[in-house]
Amino acid sequence: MKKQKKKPALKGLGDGLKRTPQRLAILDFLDGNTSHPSAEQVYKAVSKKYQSMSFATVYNTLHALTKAGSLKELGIDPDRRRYDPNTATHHHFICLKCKRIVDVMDEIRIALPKSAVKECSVVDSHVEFFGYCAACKKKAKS
Amino acid sequence: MKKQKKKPALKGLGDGLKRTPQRLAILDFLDGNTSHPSAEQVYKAVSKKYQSMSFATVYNTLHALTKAGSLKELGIDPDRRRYDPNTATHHHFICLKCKRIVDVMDEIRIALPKSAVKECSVVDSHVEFFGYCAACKKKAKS
DNA sequence: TCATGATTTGGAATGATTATATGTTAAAAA
DNA sequence: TTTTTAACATATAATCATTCCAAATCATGA
Repeated sequence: MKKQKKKPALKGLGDGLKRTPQRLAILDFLDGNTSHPSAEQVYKAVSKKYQSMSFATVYNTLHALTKAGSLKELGIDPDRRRYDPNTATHHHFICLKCKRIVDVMDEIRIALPKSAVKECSVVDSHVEFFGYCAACKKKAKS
Repeated sequence: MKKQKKKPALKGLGDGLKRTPQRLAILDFLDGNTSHPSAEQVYKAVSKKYQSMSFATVYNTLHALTKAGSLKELGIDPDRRRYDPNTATHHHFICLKCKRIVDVMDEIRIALPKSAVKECSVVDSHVEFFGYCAACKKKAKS
């Protein structure tokens, strides 16, 4: 029998998406991945197994999975989109120096403000913490 | 006498930045502006007064002001950077349809989680609310 | 007023992402 | 299994935001 990795399950390809080897490879790389990779990082990692992998396929798949609700696009890093297979509401810490993104799974009770948002329907919320990670704090002894 | 607009003051150009007409025009457009404009929107608006205005100058100035602490770059919209002259900690509502960004000035008490962030120093935090604004909700009667 | 370094400018360069055209293939039907 | 075909993968071109660059201009202090 196959050894099962302990990963927080990824929903997989939803709807009527075909299970192509490329998609399965991307899915496998993403499943349980907490590094919030960019499209390029996905491409690099998956290319090792599928040397024919195209950048376009990465984007296509990333979009398909996002639309299917199996993936979340993060806008945290203004330089490039990052992807998170953890679609449950959670939050992030971003190191201002190394740009590392760390999950903050703690449940944060946000008192929905009534102000400007009163006419709007809030679907989701996301807290970003900015600061310096342990590694970068250490190096900053200047 | 000149009519004074009630704008939350913008810090202005800090440090040793030269006060050029371009910068002053950008500063004037930004001062009290709550629309979270992109570089292009700044360019378009300010170009009307200074037809010689260059896109590079907009970016230069935006960066200079950001470094000087008179401006905040928002990463909310993955498609383009938005700028906010309100540098006080506050939060935002983003309409998933029209991409409008609305200030949420309510003070939100965030219980700093101890978890993953325990080794890190948190400098700032920012709450993003996602949903549909009043206008887009109305149109969505399909 | 002058000198000088900062700034502006237009255009080229870069990098991420999207679009397109063409060959392939997974999956359903026969 | 073979056929059929819409969905998919791929390479490449195109686009868009942003950055870079070199030359011309300007703000400010001496």
